[in-house]
Order: sequence, then structure tokens, then C-alpha cells
Amino acid sequence: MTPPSLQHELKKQQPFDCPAEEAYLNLARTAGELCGEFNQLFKAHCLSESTYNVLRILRGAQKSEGLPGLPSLEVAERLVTRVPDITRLVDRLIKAGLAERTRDDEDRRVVIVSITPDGLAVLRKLDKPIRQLHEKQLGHLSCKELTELNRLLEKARQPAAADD
Amino acid sequence: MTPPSLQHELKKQQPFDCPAEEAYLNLARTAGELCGEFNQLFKAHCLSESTYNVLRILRGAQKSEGLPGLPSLEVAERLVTRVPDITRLVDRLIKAGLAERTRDDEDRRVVIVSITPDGLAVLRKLDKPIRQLHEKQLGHLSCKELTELNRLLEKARQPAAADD
DNA sequence: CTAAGATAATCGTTGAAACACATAATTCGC
DNA sequence: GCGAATTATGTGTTTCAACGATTATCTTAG
Repeated sequence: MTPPSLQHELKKQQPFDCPAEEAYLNLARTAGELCGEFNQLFKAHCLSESTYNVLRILRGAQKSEGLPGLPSLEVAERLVTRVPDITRLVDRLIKAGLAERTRDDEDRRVVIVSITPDGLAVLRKLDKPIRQLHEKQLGHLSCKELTELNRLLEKARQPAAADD
Repeated sequence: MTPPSLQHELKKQQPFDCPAEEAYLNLARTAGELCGEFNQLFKAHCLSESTYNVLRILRGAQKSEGLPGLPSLEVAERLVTRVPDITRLVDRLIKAGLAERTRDDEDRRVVIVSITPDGLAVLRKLDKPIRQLHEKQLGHLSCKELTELNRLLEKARQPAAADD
């Protein structure tokens, strides 16, 4: 198990200016590689990472909170990565028949987005390969390592989250 | 130092299916937030993360390796995140006057990309704010924590790198 | 010397993201 | 109630990324 350092991977001649820079690049590169594999999987089912996440959020709200759907803005806030254009994201899902929009009667400004049976079916089909890919990507890390990684990542986000 | 867990941030009701999934989402979210701030900074100078990286690579090759430039494909391979369309990336830099193309006389297929004085000037202007942003984002992690984070991220990439 | 194959780079097109602005509905001060 | 301000959402436009197919040059086998 030789450690292929990031510096070597990038053919970088000089060492990194500061450890924070190395960590940042490491983070970007790792996330890019891992996300890339997922995007490939999603694409095979005509989804993207964003649209998949929206479906997951809608299913979660339905299963765990018993809500038929969520306001658009609420969906946007729950996304893993921020996306300013929730409208078109949902548009794509609706065009594919995986989600639907209904106006809220209480507050006619808000649009409730909900998942359709077809959307649930697509998620069901993806559940297993997703789990397998997670396992393949990070399964070789021990439980202790994953816990530590999570701790460090959450700590890393703290100052960035400060100026939200 | 209250730990704002990812589950809470995402308003997720159920715990994560598996630790690998949580780590993946944590990774994606952290990278997204950190990259977002950098993209904002780059954008203020009419660059993107990709174009900035290309400039950094070109400067590095010049400074450390004494090369006037690099073949396009070599630049693409050194990028932090894989980008299949190096041509248009370089197009944008050339249009902005920050890089230039020259044909290699040895092998007339290869195009040597090199950074211009203007490109170097832009990088110089960015060096300090970049360092400051790295410090702001990850400076609150101890040196030991950064080292451990780097170790875990490199380990995480190993199986993904296997099927390149 | 020539044709076939390999390699480097480019181009065409599609689809998605980013950003600013516009629209509709609600709330609040008067 | 009436109109300004606020909130939730939608639209227009530009830019960027992904994928495939194509062109140009080099290499090599015959």
C-alpha cells in the first residue's frame, strides 16, 4: 500500500505552499473522482446528481415526515450542494414524469413539489447500485477512519458556514 | 464548539444508511462550499477554477521545470479535476490574453501552451488572496488534523484510482 | 514509398449551471 | 382597503461542461 501523494499525482515539483492548500486540493480532487463515478451511474438512468438528490429529499419527506411534498425553496435548502436554480431542476423531473407541482392553497405563492410513483420506482431501482458504489468507494476505510473523516470534514465546514 | 452534524444540516430525519454514504455526502458538501468561495474569488478576476488551475500549472512548469510551456494533453493530465475539453479551456485563456499556443516543430501534432506575462501578472495578483482564503477556510484545523485529513482523502481515492 | 493504425488536438452539439431580472402573491403600515 | 415592501417562484441569457465525431500528424509494417 504505497501512498501516492497528491503532489506526485499532480506532478507538482515544489511542495505545497501551505498545508491548507494541499488539503483543499486533495478535497477537491477526491470529491471530483467520487462524484464522477456517481454521475456516471445517475446518467445511465437519465438523472444527474442534483436531480437524484431532489428525488431523495422528496422521498425522505414523504417517508419520514409524512408530507406529500415540500415547497420548492425547502427542497433547495436541503440539497447537499447549493443550487440557485431549483425551478429548472424540478422542471426536468416533471418533464420526465418523476415529480409534480401543486399550488399550496394556504399561501398561493408557494409551490409544493412531490415525487410520483414513477419517481419512487426509479429510486428503488437505484438504491442497491448506490449502496454498492458507496461500499466500493469508501468501504476499505475502517469505521473509525470514516468517523474521523466525518469529524474533520464537519469541522472544516464550520468557518465557511459562519458567513452563510 | 458544537458539532453541527451533517444529518442535522440536511434536516434528514433518518440516520444515514451506511457510514460510507455519510462520508460521501459530507465530502461533496464540504468540497462544494469551499470551492464555491474560491469560484467567487476567481470570478472577480474573470477566471474559473479550471482556468486558474491551468495557469497555475503553466507557471509551475515554467518556474520549476524551466519549460516555456506544456503540451495540451499534459496540462489536462495535471489538472486537479479531470476536464475532457482542454481545447476550449485554453481558448478562453488565449482570448483573455493570459496564455498562448505554439506548434511544436518536432511533432507538429502537439500544441505547446504557455503562460503570457499578463497571465503571470494575474496570478501574482491572486497569490495573496488565495493564500488568505486557504487560511480562512482550513486554518482553524491543526497541522496534525490537516495531515490526517490528507491521509484519509488519499486513502479514499485509492480504489477509485484503480480503475482509471 | 505507401497504406494502416495510433496519437494529439479540435469542433459540433446537447444539456446543465450561474446570474440577473421579472412576475405573482402575501404582508404590513397607514 | 391601498400601496410599498417582502417573499416565492419563474424566465432570459450567457457561459460552461460532457460526449462523440473529425482532422491532422506521426509511426510502422509491408
